[in-house]
Amino acid sequence: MPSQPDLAPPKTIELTAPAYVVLGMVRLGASSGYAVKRMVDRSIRFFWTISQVQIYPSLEQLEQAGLIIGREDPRGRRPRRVYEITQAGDAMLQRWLVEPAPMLFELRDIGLVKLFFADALDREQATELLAAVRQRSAERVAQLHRIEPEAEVARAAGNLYPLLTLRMGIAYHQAVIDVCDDFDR
Amino acid sequence: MPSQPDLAPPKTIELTAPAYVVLGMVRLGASSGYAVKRMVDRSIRFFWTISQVQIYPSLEQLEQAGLIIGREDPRGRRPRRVYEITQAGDAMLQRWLVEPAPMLFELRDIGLVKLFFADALDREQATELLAAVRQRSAERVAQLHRIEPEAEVARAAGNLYPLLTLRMGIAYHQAVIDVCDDFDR
DNA sequence: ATGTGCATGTAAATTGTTACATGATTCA
DNA sequence: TGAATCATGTAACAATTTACATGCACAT
Repeated sequence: MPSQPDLAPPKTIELTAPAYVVLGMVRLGASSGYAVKRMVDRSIRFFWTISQVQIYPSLEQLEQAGLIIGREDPRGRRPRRVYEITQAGDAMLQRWLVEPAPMLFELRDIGLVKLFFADALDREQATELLAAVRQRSAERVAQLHRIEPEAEVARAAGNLYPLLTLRMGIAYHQAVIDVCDDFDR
Repeated sequence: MPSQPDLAPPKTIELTAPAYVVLGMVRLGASSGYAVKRMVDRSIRFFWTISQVQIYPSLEQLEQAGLIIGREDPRGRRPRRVYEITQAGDAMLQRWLVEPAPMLFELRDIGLVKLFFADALDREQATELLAAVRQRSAERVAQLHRIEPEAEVARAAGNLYPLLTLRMGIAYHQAVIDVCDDFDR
């Protein structure tokens, strides 16, 4: 029997989370792999990271699946490949956003681990540790406030949700600070 | 020249974070590998996880370094090895708790990633996604409240900090809920 | 007698990071 | 002319998870 012609992307491809992240960033205008990395670091860095090494294979995979389309666009003699999302890509992203699968949540925080064990210290040292954890969150809050202007720009361009997730990052670390202060009496 | 007698544990051994977690849990009374796993799942699960596979090699490593001491203590015909922390282990744990090294903080949250991209959806679907993220946090809050009695027991036994970190978990997810509600007007 | 919890272990696979390498462009 | 940024790539390594495997003890 004749094999089906390879015109449409298969509907059954499974993408990993990092690939969806790359897809979403391309949709928001990150054209090159380098730009994707930069945008991740300046937006969702608080709750997702991705290393440069993972990005380029993801872009290839997405292009082969017809979810993004790329073309060479060198800057002078420096090679560069730029991408745009396709209709299929947009549909795929939306499907992922609404699918009812459980959403992974994974926190790894040495600061809280140390605090959990702080009864092993004398009172003075424990208080210092608490202060260190508090300070770390205070720095994070400041850092997140610093990127707020970028989220405002996104809002002005019609993207409301980047600002929302930024607010959540700030709220999280503020909550840590509040609990620290509360514990101190 | 004669080599130094191998009486004291070397001062230079480097432990990984999971090994310190195991050490801390043994200090709090988790005697077997199985008990360590259970205690982790019932206490610091919100900000640190460890798989059973990592625990047994950690215990061996800690024992070889003289930080814990183990003995066979079978239950009937079922073999079991139980551990206690040593003075050296206690000192090592304290040193780790106060060392000024930067404390890793790593959050991976698909829920927030999806929310970040939610402008790709129409308003109705985006609102549903927001509700899903909110609900997830509400469930977490409930779950964390459920283990509060255990933290209270720890407090009664002189360990104040487990309750503090539990409160932080609750505060974090409550912050997410508050920001969701605020965004909804 | 049967299911749940206790207790440990191995092998394979996945996933992600670090380090290194290269070179062009842009701006001060 | 030198530093920062743009842009992509490879190789080796480290960390962690999933799946599988085994068997006793205890309570219903």
